[in-house]
Amino acid sequence: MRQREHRALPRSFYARPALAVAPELLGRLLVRDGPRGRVAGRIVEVEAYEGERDPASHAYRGPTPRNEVMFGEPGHLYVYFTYGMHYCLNVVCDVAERASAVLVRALDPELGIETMRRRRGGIAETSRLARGPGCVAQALGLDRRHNGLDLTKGPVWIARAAPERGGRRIVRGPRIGIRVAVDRRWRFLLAGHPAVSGPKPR
DNA sequence: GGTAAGATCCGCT
DNA sequence: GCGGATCTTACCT
Repeated sequence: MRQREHRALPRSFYARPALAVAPELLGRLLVRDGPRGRVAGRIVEVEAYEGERDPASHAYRGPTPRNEVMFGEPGHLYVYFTYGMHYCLNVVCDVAERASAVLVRALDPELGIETMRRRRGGIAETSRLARGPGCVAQALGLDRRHNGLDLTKGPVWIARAAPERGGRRIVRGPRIGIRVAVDRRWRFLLAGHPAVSGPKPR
């Protein structure tokens, strides 16, 4: 990896509404340096959650021990456990009171692919290694221990280098797996990308 | 102290 | 398309 890709996005990038940050994350490299070396993937699918004014957000009913990271400084990682089995990764955005965040739903694996494959139980297809939010956390080897981590300092960060989207368009659709605010089309993805999970809006 | 639902995934039908 | 796995969280009494 070239030197400029090592640099993390600055906090100012995150200090805006999640709805503005979300599409700009597409095509950027999410990197983790861990015990099994460096792994990284291009972000190809995200969802915006607009905090206390968004009924689908964990922050909707105010601060709790679980969601307190969302009410903190932007540019931190919010990791939560769900369905008794899975972890999901979010990037905290906007000013602290707003408690908004972007859920990372899918990556196109780029570095450390064999490490991701091991963590994912040996799945052959690379495009399935980090397809879906639970799979993203598993492929990167992240869990509750990484909750609250500062993305401007590492060992997990998003590279500052310009997004690479392979000429694919950004499209949007309704968020997945929620039962309220389904009319808000706050899911963003790279059109036709094989690593995108769920339904594929055009 | 009890309970219901959950920003999911995978395998089976 | 459906259901099981598995357990935390939040909200209720």
